[in-house]
Amino acid sequence: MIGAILTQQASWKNVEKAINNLRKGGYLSSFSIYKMPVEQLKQIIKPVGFYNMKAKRLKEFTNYFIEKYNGNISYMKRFETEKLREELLALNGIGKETADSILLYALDKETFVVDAYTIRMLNRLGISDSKDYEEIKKLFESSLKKYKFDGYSTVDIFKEMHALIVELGKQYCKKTPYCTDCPLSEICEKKGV
DNA sequence: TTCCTGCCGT
DNA sequence: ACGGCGGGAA
Repeated sequence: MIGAILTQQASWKNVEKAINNLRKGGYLSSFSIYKMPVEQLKQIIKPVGFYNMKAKRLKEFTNYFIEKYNGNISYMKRFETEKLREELLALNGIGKETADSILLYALDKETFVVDAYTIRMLNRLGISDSKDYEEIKKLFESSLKKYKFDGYSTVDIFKEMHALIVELGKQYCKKTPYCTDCPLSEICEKKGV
């Protein structure tokens, strides 16, 4: 959940640095962040960039998580996905992608995460030129839920699919596309871009 | 210089 | 729709 907020428009490498800084000081828990002065938090998470905003966002999130759910993930998991999603979206600094990331990866909720990579991939593949978050989210959810893989839940499949799209976006379907050896080149309209 | 799993305020 | 936020790595 902390990582989901820190990684907004930032590389995961830098998020790891920030998380290691937290761990070093023994601060890698919602309650520690909840108690910590915001100025100290800013210095600790500096490597992620946008640290003034993100320190505030972490405080806002931990306030919510501690006060409403006692900082207890198991307890928070018991509530309905839609209710939790609306609560998260109401927090300052948590938009759709971050909310869905927390729901899917931290709370194991059946909700698909859409990001810039996903939209770009669909556009390049020629599957959809939409930029509407909810529309693309539903496209993946309805499509993926039709499939059953032995030993894998729909939640597992949502997690894996999103992770694979991220890797594709980082290695091949980059801002300036690198199509050499792209695993999707056979089904992509923009071959050899 | 560019880019990094966005989001908010205007 | 657009500017601002930002240090770190390539």
